[in-house]
Amino acid sequence: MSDSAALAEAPADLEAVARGGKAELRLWLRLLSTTNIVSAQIRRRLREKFDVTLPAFDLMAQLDREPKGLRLGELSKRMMVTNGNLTGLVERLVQEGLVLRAADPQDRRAFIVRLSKAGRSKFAVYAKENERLVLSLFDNVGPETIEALMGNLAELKASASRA
Amino acid sequence: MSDSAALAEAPADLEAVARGGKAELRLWLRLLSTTNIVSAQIRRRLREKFDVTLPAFDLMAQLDREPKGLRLGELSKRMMVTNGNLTGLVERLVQEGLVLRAADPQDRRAFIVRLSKAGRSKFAVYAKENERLVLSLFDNVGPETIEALMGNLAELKASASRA
DNA sequence: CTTCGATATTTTATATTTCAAATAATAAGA
DNA sequence: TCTTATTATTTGAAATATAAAATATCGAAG
Repeated sequence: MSDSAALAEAPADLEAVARGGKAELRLWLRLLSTTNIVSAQIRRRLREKFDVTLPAFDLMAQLDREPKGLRLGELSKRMMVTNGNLTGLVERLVQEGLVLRAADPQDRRAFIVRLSKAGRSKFAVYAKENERLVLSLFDNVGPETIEALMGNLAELKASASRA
Repeated sequence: MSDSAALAEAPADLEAVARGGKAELRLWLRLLSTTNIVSAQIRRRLREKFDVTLPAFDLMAQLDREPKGLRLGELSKRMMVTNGNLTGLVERLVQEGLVLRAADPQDRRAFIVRLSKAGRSKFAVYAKENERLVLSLFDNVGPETIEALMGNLAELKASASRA
């Protein structure tokens, strides 16, 4: 049996850890397991269909919204990954011709990365599939629930960001 | 500047990607960014205070609830990581004396891992700090919001698990 | 009892990740 | 100008991750 098959069947029992714990702990574990389930499926699908990894997709999504490109530091902030992380990822995408990397004329320390033409058109395909998948994963969730989650997660996010 | 400092200051702008997109997409990005913010802080705190990584903490949390131990396959399902992933992690924890690994008498293919005495008492300390941190991160969130999130996330999780 | 498919884990290859330290360039002040 | 602190990125080491292939054992069908 392949590992991916095992993962697909995972019962997502993660949150069971704190069955008797405080409400906040249980909420955190539910949040985590929910996110894990969704992201695992998205990752798997993008890889199967397009042989694209999730970090690569995420990077391209950021650049897609910034036609003029982003500095690496700004990119790492938006992706919420550490800076050193991007070096290799960008390198690989440059090799594949999906991303362009150029020195910042304003600041010789900095580099600006942006999507190439090929990168932009490939991303459009990836994004379409990603949207399809998210819609199908959230299919059984009503609009009121989505609305409520948007608001409540905003509150939670704000609280966690303050701390 | 260290990378961790940069990460701590990240504006969590991840979800801005789909500003004009469908509600489901925006929800997914908000869910992801919220989870990222919380887990980054927990990881950082556990590392700073106890020099423990998040996967190690997670593994110990699973074993803490199962005094008789778990087979590796069951453990990988609960942690939602691939099977091969655990080999090295368990090995390291065994080296540190926090986890015991023994052959399953019922099935010579299988191994059972459980917390050692030292592992159990260390985990108790970690868990306490983890709880403190989660409570502080969720401090500005009211009980009604938490209650609503529990229910709505359950719905979302169920939907994503079905697919 | 033997074969054969299923299961449990490890191994291998590659990618990603954090953290810390190094490198390089900017900026600001004495 | 000459530090000195800050900022932008890279590098390097160790850990974690997936996926696929390999190994070993189990269990059931003949």
